[in-house]
Amino acid sequence: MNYEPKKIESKWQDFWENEKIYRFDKNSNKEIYSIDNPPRYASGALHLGHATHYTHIDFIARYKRMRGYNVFFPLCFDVNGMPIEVNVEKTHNIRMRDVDRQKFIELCEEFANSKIDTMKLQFKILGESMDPSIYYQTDSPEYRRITQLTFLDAVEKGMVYRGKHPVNWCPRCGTAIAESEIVYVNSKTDLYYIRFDSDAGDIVIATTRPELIPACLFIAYNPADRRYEGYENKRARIPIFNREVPIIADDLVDMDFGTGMEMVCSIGDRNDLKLIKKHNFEIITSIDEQGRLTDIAGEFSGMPAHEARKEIVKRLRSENRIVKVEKIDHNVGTCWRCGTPLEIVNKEQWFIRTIDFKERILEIANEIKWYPEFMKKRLEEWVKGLEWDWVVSRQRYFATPIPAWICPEGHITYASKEDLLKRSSYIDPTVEKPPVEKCQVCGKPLKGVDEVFDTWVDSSISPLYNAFLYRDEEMFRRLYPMSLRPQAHDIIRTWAFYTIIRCNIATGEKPWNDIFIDGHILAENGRPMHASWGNVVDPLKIIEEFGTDPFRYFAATCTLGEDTPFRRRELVHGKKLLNKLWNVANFVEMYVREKQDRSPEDPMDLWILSEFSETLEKVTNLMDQYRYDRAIREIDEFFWHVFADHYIEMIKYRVKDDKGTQYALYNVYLGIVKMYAPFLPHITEEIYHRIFSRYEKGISIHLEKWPDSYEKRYLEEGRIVKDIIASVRRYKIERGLSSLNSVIIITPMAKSIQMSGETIKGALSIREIGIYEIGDVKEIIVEARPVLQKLGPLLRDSLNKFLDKIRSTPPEKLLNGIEFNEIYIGPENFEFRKTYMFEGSEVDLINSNNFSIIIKK
RNA sequence: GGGCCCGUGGUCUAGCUGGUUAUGACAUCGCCCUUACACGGCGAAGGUCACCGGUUCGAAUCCGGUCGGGCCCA
Repeated sequence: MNYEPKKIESKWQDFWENEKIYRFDKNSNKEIYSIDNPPRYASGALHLGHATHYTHIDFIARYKRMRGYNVFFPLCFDVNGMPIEVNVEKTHNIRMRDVDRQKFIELCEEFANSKIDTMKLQFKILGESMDPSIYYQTDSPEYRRITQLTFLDAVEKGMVYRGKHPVNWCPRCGTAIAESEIVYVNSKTDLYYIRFDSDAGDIVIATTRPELIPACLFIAYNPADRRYEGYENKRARIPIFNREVPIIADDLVDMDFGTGMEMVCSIGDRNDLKLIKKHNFEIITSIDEQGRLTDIAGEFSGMPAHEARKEIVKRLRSENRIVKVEKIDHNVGTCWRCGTPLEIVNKEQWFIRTIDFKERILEIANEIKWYPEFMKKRLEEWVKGLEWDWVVSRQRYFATPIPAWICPEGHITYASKEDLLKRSSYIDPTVEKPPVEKCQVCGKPLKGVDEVFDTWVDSSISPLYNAFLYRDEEMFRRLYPMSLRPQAHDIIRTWAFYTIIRCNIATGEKPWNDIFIDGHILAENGRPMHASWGNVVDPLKIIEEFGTDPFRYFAATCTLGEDTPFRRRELVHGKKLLNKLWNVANFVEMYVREKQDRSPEDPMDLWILSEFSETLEKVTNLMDQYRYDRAIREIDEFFWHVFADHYIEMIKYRVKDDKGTQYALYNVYLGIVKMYAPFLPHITEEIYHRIFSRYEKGISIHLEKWPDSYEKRYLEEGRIVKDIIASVRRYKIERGLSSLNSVIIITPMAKSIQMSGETIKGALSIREIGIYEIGDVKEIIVEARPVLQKLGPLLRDSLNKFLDKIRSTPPEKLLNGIEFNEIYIGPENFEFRKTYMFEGSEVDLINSNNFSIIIKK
């Protein structure tokens, strides 16, 4: 009988929803386990990475619930920022800046909200146990209010300031563009070799941006570059503009590019910016917001950059300054909205101080437990390398407004924290009045700031929001710091980092006890998934084909922190596992007609309870370390290859009448189903209701307690009996025998497994069995295996010679030890393998480390 | 360029606080429809653990380098 996931999964998904199974209980005294769940971005499209990552988090949520925690696992969505704006522009065929600000914001909200129902349904289909009673979305008035309040905390602590900072700027859209929002386009461009005069003679620099010559701050080369020895601290003159600039040596300069001499402008690219900050130059604004050259360009000022380039090149040619021009491949950053090449423009921006707090951030990082540990390093290296403060302002519409007003002199008036505390909604200074009538510094009129926060300013307060900061002080004390932040490794430098900063400002404490960092899910060919590569896997199609539990099985095989290619075969294997689970349920159902409280007496029943306990302890331990991949492997191994393949086979002959065996069968199988429940919530719920719920009196397996372990008795002995049965079964199968007449087992453990003789007989259909310690058999030493762990330290570099020597020594001679190089090597340095011959007559013999089996023919 | 990670039979993968013949899955081949399961059971074949060097009596495992792949870089 085959198990069909699709037939039952939606039934249980509806059941969980209707019965409100997954709820955080605000009034409970149980210990809280809180998850700072990543709010799903409200773009609508679910990709395989989302599906897998949320499933990983769900494993932990379900596991912790069963461990008795009051689990806080909110259903939540991230609804801010550019992708939604872009979608709205596309959908409505409009441009953000051509539409009324408030109207545009409404369209964005509409768009996002239209996606959220779909995304809730997707979570349901994935079987995620997120809690809708603690639902939030990051664009809600309440959430944005907390964003602003915590920003005002930073203001109070003097951590906010305004200053100039270069931003990637789209001259056409008139907006700053985040790094992640840049589309790089490969193209050919001209590389100009331009001759400069200098104190050290002529130098030739190579640049793709000759129009930036008027903004040249200095010339730089790599100190390792032999060609330019003696150039350091000399001065060069800029052609046309005739300004003198210094020549500086710095190892940031790429020796292999152009002539190895670089013109550092304000601002050509990111590397220029680093050099400028490092050598303390003032940034000159050379290109304005419309993409035109500024006054510093003299007669070229006011020209759009590309036009100015032509003119300046023309002039340089006429002055005989162009040495050569070559075509090179070039990555041009373009606006992903309109495709216009971006400029780097110096703009007034809002900052939160971070550079001054590096030490504290590293301290907090150390107070948090990282899974896997090495991921902490990424944050540390990032923090150490920070060179400027966090730029928190964006020139857009759909995000949380910066709660401030500004006068023509640039004096800032912030929103009143007291007022904001009394409200339930955020402040929009573009439509609301400031708390004072005019600027308190200069008396001039105030204008609402129309810039908004970078989305990370919203995202970075999720632990504060979840813990009810400024909403419920008592809940905050109970919920903060949160137990776990789960996230992927691509946003360690953003989400994890900024959250640590914001939470430190607001609370002075770490945001979470644990952080787990997930890897990426790659396409089946091991490459990242990209629509343009045609290797994108749609998780909903996978689920349609295989079912949710098989998909979750795949998710469970991913190691935390490692990138994992999608593996269809894990779904196939998952489905087989479900089938096995299902068929064992059929078997158990046949023999379990009541809950037995009679403890078992048969050694093999004690053995399976012990094996179960061993597995349970390992699994519990692994789950506590977020190693769900190894946990499920342990469960698989025990369930399939110990419980099903061996235990069930060996009890078949007697389970019908043995109450103790029924007890073990019932409890171990229930324990297995429970251990699988976090991973495979649907089939385990189905089995629970089919077999166990009437005895256990529970509503859902997901509200059941994680199993307890049993006293470990007969573990080693049971393993030997299991191995004996497996060996003889193999023997029978290989020879096609259905029963055996007489089997004699010789083992040093004879006394302790004596009681299992009936089990061995019954499981193997043997008529007569004898179990002896030595008995009437002749002992022959067939092998003496050197124990290298012991011999290595004893013999050191003469070990190999010794091994050569004993290879030709009869093994029984080693029983009393041996002399080698004047050292006595005792028998404890060997493992002796023995075999037995029975009464001189010909018998089949199965040998193992712990036993020999004589099978009379 | 910097930081971090990965590279194991045909494919994917476990092991990586060093210890004799390296785990499992899928695929291949053989046997078996043994009263839960042929989406099952038993067995076989298949690997110089990317490459080079070092430490060590001994390295897939530790160290250095090379090559290849990935992610992140405000």
